[in-house]
Amino acid sequence: MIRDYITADLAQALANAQRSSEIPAVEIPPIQLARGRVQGVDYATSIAMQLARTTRMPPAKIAGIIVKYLAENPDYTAEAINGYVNFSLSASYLGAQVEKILAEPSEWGKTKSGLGKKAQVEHGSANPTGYATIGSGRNVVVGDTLANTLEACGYELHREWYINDAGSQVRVFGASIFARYAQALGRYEPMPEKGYQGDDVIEVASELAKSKGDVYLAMPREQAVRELGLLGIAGVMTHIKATLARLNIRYDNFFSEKSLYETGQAAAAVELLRAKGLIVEHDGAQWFSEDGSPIRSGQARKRTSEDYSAAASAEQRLIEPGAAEGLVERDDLQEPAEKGKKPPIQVVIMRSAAVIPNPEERATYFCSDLPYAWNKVQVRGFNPAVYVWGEDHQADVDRVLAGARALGLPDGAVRIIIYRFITLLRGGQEVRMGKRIGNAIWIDDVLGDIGVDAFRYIMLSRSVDTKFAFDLDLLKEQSDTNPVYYVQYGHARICSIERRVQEEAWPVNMSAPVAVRMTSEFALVRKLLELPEIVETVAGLLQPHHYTTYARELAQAFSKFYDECRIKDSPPDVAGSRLKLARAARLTLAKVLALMGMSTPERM
RNA sequence: GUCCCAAUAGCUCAGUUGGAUAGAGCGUUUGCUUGCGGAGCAAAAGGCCGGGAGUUCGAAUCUCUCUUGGGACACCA
Repeated sequence: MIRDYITADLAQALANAQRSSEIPAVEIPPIQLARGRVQGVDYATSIAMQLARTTRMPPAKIAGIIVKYLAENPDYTAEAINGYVNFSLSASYLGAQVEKILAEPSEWGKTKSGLGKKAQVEHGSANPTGYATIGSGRNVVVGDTLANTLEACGYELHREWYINDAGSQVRVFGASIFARYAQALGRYEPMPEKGYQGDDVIEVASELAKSKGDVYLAMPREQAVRELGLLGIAGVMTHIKATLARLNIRYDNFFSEKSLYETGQAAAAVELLRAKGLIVEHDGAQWFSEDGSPIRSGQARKRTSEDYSAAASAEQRLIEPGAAEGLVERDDLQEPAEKGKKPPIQVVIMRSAAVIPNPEERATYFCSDLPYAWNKVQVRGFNPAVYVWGEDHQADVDRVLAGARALGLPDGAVRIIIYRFITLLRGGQEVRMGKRIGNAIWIDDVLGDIGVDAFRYIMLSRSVDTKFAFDLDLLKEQSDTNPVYYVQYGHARICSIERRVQEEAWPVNMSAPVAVRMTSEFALVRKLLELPEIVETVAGLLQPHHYTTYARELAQAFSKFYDECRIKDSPPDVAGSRLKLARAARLTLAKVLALMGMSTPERM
């Protein structure tokens, strides 16, 4: 990498300057070479400013000395400005890089940071109790893009969806399916309390009624609910997979939560922790306690959201005089943690029989999270195992990380990213979605109005840390004005040029070297060469929105080049150089679109 | 109460290891076409980077604090 060897040259120059006493023999901090922020500058270092204090010399003078001691190099020029040492890559170096892209197009954009390592991205992973909602759209698009990214970094990559098919919600779902199934066959069955009211459940149940007939009405009800529940999950997953396929998302595996219990992995993980003394009993329930300390009182108590908010406002106190006192009491219950010290993580893994009679439903989600993390990292060797979670799981992050530590998994092997939920707007009003109450909006509902590429672009275009509004009334408009088309347009334009070169036999000398001359050519090449750095940035931060910014900037750099540097009617050598540059731009546009999971149209 | 996230141009948002004149899209105003695809290019206007303090040669970025908005904190799923 050019960056590494410029850094090495810098260190050498500094050492030489110190040897000849032009710079005092002070300790040199690690040299950081940043991307240039000024036009025409590829890299810059502020080392001279950092040395100003210890050397008692003005930064500009130090920078000047450094430049003097840098050996001549055909690949770059160095210049001291404002105390910075700026490096500009030479036209010959930039041209050679373009040739390199064209020589091995399939390698372009790949990096080596993950070579020889296995990684997993687990995303999607919603309860299999309904079709894929818009909300999960952000999850799968972000997850899929991160998976593409780690793959580009050289990881052997595995894409997984975790099916929460254990626990009591599955029974409620089964009962809902059963009721709808019976209704479809003309027999009235009431929906269970807190049942799933959505049309999707009706649809899946009717299909089952059609394909299976009335056999489940004849068998004992418990059995029918259980079996129909499993069939219902399968039906929902089939539908979800079809939606994912529309979004160009594929998985290597759908992992069953239930299987963790059937294979004994759940019990094994708990036993491992028990042997370490981290499983503690409290009020008949089993808890994981990070440091084995007894369970703090107050936690086991059922609380409502009002209990947490100290702001029992003045009005509220007037209406409910008891509220204020209640708060005081509850605050007492919560044992104060030592100041400046986080309390140890303590979380229920197995509910008490007194509270949940059914033994199959006593394990909590967290109880599955432990063996699942173990399975990913220790059994299957994924490092990192990336989890993509919605913000409703933010409290689980510390727990799972604590569990991973307790299980002895290597630091950093479990990486969890939390994305903020999107807000849905209809008629300017926020739409609250819920699968249970049956007003969810499915991804399939909007893909007709908004193309897959535009949908993915919207889901990717903002940092996962920010929530954003998805206006259901403006879908068409959001699609039409979507920046993805600008990016794709650049790609299609280049394809068009290449077609015409062929078909109309323009005089183009493709063996002429890439000669970078014009401002827009320099800018375009520099932008192209950023691709591997962007890939590494996305992989490191697990923030895929950087692609959308980069893709637009790249397309813009191409447009300016297109405007300034004509290929048609240029001398054959110039035309050849420019056509090669355009082709490298096409490959780079295609690569970044592919990373984002979008199509690369040759005509629009 | 504790924790997480956000606050940057009229609107929607970028701003990776602290660095040079804080950027883009949309919107507004104005130019560019007998040019390889005008879904384009060029330009203008528009900013106490929520407030305050601190660290630093240097802060939108780091620390503390306050304000505002969203979310999480169950033997729910």
